[in-house]
Amino acid sequence: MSRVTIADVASAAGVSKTAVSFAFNSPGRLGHATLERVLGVAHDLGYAPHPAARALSMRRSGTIGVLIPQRLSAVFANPFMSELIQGLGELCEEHDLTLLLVPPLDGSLESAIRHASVDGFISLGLSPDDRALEVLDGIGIPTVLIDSDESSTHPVVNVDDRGGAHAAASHLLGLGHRQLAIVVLPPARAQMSYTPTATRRLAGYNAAIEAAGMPPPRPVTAGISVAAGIRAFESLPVGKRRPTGVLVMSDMAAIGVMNAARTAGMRVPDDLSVVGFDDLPFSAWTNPPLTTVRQPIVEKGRMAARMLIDRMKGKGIDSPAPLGTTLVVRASTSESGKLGFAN
Amino acid sequence: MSRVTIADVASAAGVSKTAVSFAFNSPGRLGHATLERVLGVAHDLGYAPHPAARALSMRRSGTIGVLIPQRLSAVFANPFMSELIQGLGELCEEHDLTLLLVPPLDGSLESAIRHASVDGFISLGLSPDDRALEVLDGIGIPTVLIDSDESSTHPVVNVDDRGGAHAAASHLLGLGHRQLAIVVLPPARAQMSYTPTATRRLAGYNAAIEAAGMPPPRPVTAGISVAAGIRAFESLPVGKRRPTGVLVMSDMAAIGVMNAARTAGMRVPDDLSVVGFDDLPFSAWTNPPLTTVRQPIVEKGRMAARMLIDRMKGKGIDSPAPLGTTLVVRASTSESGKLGFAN
DNA sequence: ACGATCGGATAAACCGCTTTACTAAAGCGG
DNA sequence: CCGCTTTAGTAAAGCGGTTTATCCGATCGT
Repeated sequence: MSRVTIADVASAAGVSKTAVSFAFNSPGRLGHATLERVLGVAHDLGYAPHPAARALSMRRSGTIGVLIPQRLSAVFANPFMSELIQGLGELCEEHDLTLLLVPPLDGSLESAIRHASVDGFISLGLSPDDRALEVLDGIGIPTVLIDSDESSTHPVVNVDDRGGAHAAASHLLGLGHRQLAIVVLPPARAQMSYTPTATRRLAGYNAAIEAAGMPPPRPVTAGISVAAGIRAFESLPVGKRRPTGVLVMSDMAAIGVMNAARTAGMRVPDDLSVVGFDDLPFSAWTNPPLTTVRQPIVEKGRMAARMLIDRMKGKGIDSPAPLGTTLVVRASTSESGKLGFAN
Repeated sequence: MSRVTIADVASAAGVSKTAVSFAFNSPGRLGHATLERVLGVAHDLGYAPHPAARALSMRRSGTIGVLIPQRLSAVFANPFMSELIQGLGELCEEHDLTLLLVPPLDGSLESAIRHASVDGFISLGLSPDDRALEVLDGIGIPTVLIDSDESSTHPVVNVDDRGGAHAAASHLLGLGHRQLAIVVLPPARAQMSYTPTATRRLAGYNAAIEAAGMPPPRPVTAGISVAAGIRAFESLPVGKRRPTGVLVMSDMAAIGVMNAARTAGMRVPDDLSVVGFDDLPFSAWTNPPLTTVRQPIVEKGRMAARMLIDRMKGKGIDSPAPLGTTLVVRASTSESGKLGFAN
């Protein structure tokens, strides 16, 4: 009934446990005949080395963990996560690693970290001075940060959020928009300030707006979902201060904004221009197709995995330069309407 | 430098390893004073039990594996996967479990299974007689099948694929379409036949078509991506046999079909009606909004996780009834055009 | 005052595998 | 035919926890 162990194979084949282990891990150290026999017996018995035992004695589990700051159901509602995993996945498959998703356990990310049997961690959106990272360092697990701030203790993989946001705002300003709104990402965990990513994007938006001689608007916060975008639209200023253009920090929310606007009787882009951030795969297929800032998410995942794997091999901690972002102009933005509030 | 172990804590606190272990796992068995002291020392030293060691001796890892038949990058390109993980995630968080993604290792799913340290598996789209499942049973890991065929050895979670497909086809037929095309899902792994899911959906389409007194069309195969949908459109019959309606087994491919059609100068739905399958979250926001068969993917994940957790607790293997599917009519389908190719 | 009971703590076995010596036999040059 | 290196295989010591069985001294009932 119980699982077949290395000892079972050993005695069935009339050899020592060592021989069986060698048969799998260093076949060269066994005579041809014995090798065949051991392998045969092992196969017949359906033997598979116990992964935990293996991990314990080899001090490596063949798994890397993805540290997820929120609930799985929230994070995977955002296609961003899918893209990222595609990137991580490529490298994992290349190096025969599996991917463990580690959300807060029982509310605590720290405790989740402690329970995870992994060779390294990829952390998403955590500030470099987050408590969770201290725990990680305490245990001594190599870690790479994605969407964080510069750190001297961990490699960080980022994109040029600020530049992208700046381009987005400049785009709207160039189209003559003077009344802008900003929809900002919520803090990753309750009672925290903006995520590093949100902070940088906000800075980019504001820099462009101020350079155009206008006061930066007070941002509205919205989660990363269509529904959140709808709510965000509803809390936008109305009347005199109604914006003609909205800068949204995620494509998901941008779709919500577009939809809510239409429901409210506005046309996109004629009455309201919307620009998102991410360029998710389906943003090209929305109605209208979304103007947005493209960030190379898959590449971000690849890069982070590559850095982590290097780090697990003992390499240093030099962060790569931020990956480029580019504005993708589609059909959700147009010149500020002459009929708009402006006149 | 090296990780701090239970022995370190024990000697630092002047107690036995047993006491330290008890402090964490059965606090009641320790005197109040010692408990406090041990916990204090453990915290100061930054001690965390080694997960692999723990898994080995407790015979449980606190992880469930998701068996992924293809490459991660391929599977996560489909939002279906995100939805499913949301469902699985809910239950995992409820039970303090983490989720391990297990794609084929080095090309072999079997070998990936052997290396994964998990308490149970959720298998996606694998036929009940797949070799991989034999390995699983050999090792004796509880497993739940999603999108498979009825099995007497494993619980299976399915939706009413056939019914949904039937409804989709009936919808088009009811709109007067007489020239239909079918875009079918590719086999999960090379050199295999259709997945159980594809087979059932095909049966549903065909049943409706035959009931209407028409010969079932020869299906075109397309992967689950917009690009694949575009290719599928291009291999549709032209001229006299050009379809006025297309039944697509995935929303992703359906979007590709719609787009390719428009590129080819056809209007959707006026010249071509398209109905998808899945009702992914963004299918409501495409241009035009997609008519599709809704399947409760998140619920599917929840259900599967629930069954697996039950099974890990030793419960039986009764599969639940297939979850319901419903046709969601949006704007990608309309009456068969009088102006279409037909005349 | 004495055996029974009990709370508090521990020694040692065990989980299943890897790996480092170490040994016995076989091959080899001289 | 003898010492010396290979070759083939093994015993045993980890890896870092959990858990069972046991021990010891203090309290309790009578």
